Amino acid sequence: MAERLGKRASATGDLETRMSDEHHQALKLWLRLLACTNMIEAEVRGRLRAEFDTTLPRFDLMAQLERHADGLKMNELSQRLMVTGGNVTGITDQLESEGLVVRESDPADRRVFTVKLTPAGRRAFARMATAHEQWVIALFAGLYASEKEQVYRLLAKLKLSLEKEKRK
Amino acid sequence: MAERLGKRASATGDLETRMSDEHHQALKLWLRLLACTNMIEAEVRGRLRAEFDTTLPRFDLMAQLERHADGLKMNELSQRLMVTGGNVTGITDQLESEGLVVRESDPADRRVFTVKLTPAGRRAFARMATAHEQWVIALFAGLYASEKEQVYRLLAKLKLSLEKEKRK
DNA sequence: GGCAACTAGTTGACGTTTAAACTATTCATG
DNA sequence: CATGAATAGTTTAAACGTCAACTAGTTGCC
Repeated sequence: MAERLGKRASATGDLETRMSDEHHQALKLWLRLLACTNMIEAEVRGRLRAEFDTTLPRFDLMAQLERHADGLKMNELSQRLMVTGGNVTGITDQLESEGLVVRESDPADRRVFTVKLTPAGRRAFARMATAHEQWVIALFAGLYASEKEQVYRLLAKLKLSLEKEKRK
Repeated sequence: MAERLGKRASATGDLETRMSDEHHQALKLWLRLLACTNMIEAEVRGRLRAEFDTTLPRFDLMAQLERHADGLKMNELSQRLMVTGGNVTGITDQLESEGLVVRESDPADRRVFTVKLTPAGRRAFARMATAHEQWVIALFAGLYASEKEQVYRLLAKLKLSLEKEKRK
């Protein structure tokens, strides 16, 4: 809101023109961001299905657990995956029934479950993760390392400002 | 996972080290891209529901039609929105039943429908679009215009390379 | 201790999205 | 001009995801 002066006031643009320019700019950026994300996501989703007969949400859940060997509470999974608790329950049910994760009950607080990868889950994830990493590398291979670094840095700033905005 | 070296590969790193660094870099970038997109999408989705009692896919479909006054085929909508054909069928059904769009059959090819906004649809979209633009501007206000421009440019390159990759 | 407020997780109803099968039509090539 | 391949669109089943109601357990506070 009140996006007044951008960087380049540019001697020539009058106020209205520059404003609608800036507006257009944010919109265009948003659409492009969305397009890139969707294309990559579709690609990853398709390959996960084709090569490992699994889905992105299941992969994401297991990825979180891999990163936290001591397990995560349903609660924490829900936050990290940015989905609702009910959704986590469902995906965890599936993975548990396939023996890839376990719910461990916490003696100190009987409401919570800590979800962990089983050895089989860890093995299954390891196989997928290496392939997944290669896909992502390939998908971003069109950018130089310095460019990836740049986008990464700028998106960090964007993410921070989004988080700050939401906390308000 | 072999996530070995963290930040500084530097000129001195040997090949494997640098490679795993690059890997890490692409993965991190992908996760951040996804996080930003999801945050913005959630925000826009929530406001569309709260203020206009509609959904993002419906808005997106109408936005495409607004941009193409002579209508779009189901096919084209599906590609532009990057969703499956079946999905477009469903969304179009809804909008049509609410009188916001129409399917016009093509005399030259009886398989084809051309979808267009109705006048009511155009009016409804116009109201939403102005609000939507303001939201997006606000959400990206944490970046300077020059930064938005930079991300935009880099994502253009990424998108091109993704498209080229897919065509192979 | 007992009761209200809160927290963790599950459930069920519902809508969305995907992938794959299906229908109808058109195209291409012998 | 006939038939096999391709294309446009719809339908269907299953996975995903949200939301709100619910159960069970914990905490605070008088």
